[in-house]
Amino acid sequence: MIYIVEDDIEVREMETYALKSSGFDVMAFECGKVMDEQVKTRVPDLFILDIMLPGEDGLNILKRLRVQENTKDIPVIMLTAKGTELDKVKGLDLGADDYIAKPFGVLEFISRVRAVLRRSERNSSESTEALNLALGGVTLDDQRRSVTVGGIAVELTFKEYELLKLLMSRPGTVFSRQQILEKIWGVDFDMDTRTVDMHIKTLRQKLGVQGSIVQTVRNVGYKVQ
Amino acid sequence: MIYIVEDDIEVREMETYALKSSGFDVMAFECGKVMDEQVKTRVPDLFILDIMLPGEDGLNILKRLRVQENTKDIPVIMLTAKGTELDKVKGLDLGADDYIAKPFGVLEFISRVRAVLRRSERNSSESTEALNLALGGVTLDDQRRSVTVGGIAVELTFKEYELLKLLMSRPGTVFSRQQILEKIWGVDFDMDTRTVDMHIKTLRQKLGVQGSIVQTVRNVGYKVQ
DNA sequence: AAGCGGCGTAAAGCCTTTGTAAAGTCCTAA
DNA sequence: TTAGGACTTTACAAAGGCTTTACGCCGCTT
Repeated sequence: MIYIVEDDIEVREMETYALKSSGFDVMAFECGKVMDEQVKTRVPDLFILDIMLPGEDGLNILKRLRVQENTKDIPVIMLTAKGTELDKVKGLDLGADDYIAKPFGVLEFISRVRAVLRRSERNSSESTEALNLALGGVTLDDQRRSVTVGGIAVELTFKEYELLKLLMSRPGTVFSRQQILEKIWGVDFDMDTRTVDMHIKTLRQKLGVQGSIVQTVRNVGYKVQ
Repeated sequence: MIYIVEDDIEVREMETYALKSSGFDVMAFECGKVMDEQVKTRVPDLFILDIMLPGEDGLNILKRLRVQENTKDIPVIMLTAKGTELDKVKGLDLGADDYIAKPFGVLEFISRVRAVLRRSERNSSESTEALNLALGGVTLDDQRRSVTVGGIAVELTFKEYELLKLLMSRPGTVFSRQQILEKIWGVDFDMDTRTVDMHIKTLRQKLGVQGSIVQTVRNVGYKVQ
């Protein structure tokens, strides 16, 4: 999934069309604010930011992305109409992964996107799972084994973490207590115990205001949504 | 160390001078063949290849570098006087990491080199050399193999050092005892031992007040943060 | 409305995991 | 060979999470 921020509607649609016809999933936004909302829900594989934007410019968006924990390692391509050297330098020094000067050809555009994604993949390849989940204000980074609520880190115990990861891996899907016991506790026999309930309770507690994303489905099990 | 292949002597010296005055080690070559000899002796951190060369062109050199085992993961920047889109596409699709069209400014040149090296470093963090890590009051200089706490040198044994280096190479990431045994002890079987715990203890001790950056993640392993 | 079963929650004991001291083993240098 | 250092194992203590028990609440069924 690629996120684009570009104010000019024609350019935006051209880029979207070009990438989609090359097989990429794309979402385009008019400004950084709108994109922020989407980032909370799902983190993309690549950002493409125009530098010249009304309101917050692309360099500033880049700066923010590099600070946030869940986006700081995601590649960014900067675009600009101003072919000035200074802009390039700024963007690259802030940690952009590539820089394309407008006007550019479609072929070059696609090619650069591919190059950046290939590099990004080449490197993160060793990271076994790279599971990165976000839902509402809750994010789960499986490599760091860290969970944040509204950007603030939350300390979870082993079982709590595994539980949240399981539920968040399929938002909306209900897991029975039996399934949860099998997946996390590794017991396949029928166990009459309140252990799962207990962990759901402490998990909700630690998630604070977002505790309500963990929902009870009476007579069935639990889900997050 | 950066290797440059460029036939125009003026451009070659300009590039060399620019990079050297920014603190990089540079070696410049007139053609790919001469460089090959040097590559056998020492592999650089980055290649900068001109596309238009007498004899073998830059794209072909790139192709060869990408095939060879010892150079295939080393970043490459392509340079060209021909600003045609097709050249860019070819270079990027062959796996170049960046592309700079001549004429370019010195600032942009340096900046792109830095950007490519930073990316390369960010990811291949676990391997190679020139590892220089700092966290809190703890610094680790891998070239000197020295560690300081609050500016004061600390003597670590081999295993202690490797352990700290591994953990610091990815702050926040949790390493299981099994992973640690594999990476540092080279054992890939399941070993029931408290050796890792023991070294964690002595490491914490030697780090003194900063010992608390080495954190236990119960049921999982250890991390630094 | 009452009964029943499912769920939430608090508290306490259990039990696994981790910290640590001390003794033992291995290797290297004198 | 011996002394010293690094590394490993053992054994026990400490810590912390996990599980159970117990009880109250709530919604559904009769």
